[in-house]
Amino acid sequence: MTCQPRQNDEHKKEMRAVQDSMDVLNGKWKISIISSICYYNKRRFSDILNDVVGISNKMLSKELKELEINQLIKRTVLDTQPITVQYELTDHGLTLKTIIQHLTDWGIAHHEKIFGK
Amino acid sequence: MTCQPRQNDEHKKEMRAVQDSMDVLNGKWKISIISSICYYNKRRFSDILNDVVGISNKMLSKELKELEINQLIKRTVLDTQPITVQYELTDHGLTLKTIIQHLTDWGIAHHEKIFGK
DNA sequence: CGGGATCCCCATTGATACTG
DNA sequence: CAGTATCAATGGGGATCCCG
Repeated sequence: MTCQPRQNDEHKKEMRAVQDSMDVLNGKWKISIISSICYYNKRRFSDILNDVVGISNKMLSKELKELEINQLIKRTVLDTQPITVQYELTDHGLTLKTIIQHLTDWGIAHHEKIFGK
Repeated sequence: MTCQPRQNDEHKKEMRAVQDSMDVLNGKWKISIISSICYYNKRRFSDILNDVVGISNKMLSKELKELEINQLIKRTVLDTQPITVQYELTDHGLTLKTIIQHLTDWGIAHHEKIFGK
């Protein structure tokens, strides 16, 4: 183990931080799921299943679980008949809103850039 | 800070846009690769290979090709002995800088949130 | 309704070796 | 140095069924 140049340390830290974010948001569904919940404030399992086109219930279940572990969403079981489950963003999850907004804007710009308008 | 419902079409467009972004940035390596190139301005293949811990040359080659197709990076073959190849961000690629900065900051905040400081 | 369990396919990725 | 080629393994994720 040799000593790395000091200026590189900063960059390595940044790379690790970005990596941490991407690990949390990994998978092609998570951002869409968050976007869905955020848009409607509170959203039920089957509603999200409809919002996120193409996702299977197994995937949704798995992704929601991971998001909950990372404290981005809160899961609430409602005592209805039959039971429904409500998902909403935590305060921490809401801090992703800026990023999602940027990603939305960039996605539009990128699409125009690649495919023309 | 609220996510108020407007019209569903609006939301579907946003979801598609976010999805477009994530498709371009998918894989666990792309953001790190971009971050590396961005940090050093210009970067050679083997340098990136060292920056991005754990990536194989096959993966790096593939990811770089995809980034180039999406016009995020520019590839330049230098007439050295032996040849070296330089990668740099395009203007379009540079527009990702804001997002990467946000992801970096959020990653740090998230890490503190989950694991404490 | 919300989600767990199982089966199974094929795309992604790693390791290794090779080339211009 | 900057990739390509090939083989092999793994696991992501879809389809389906099931259960409280």
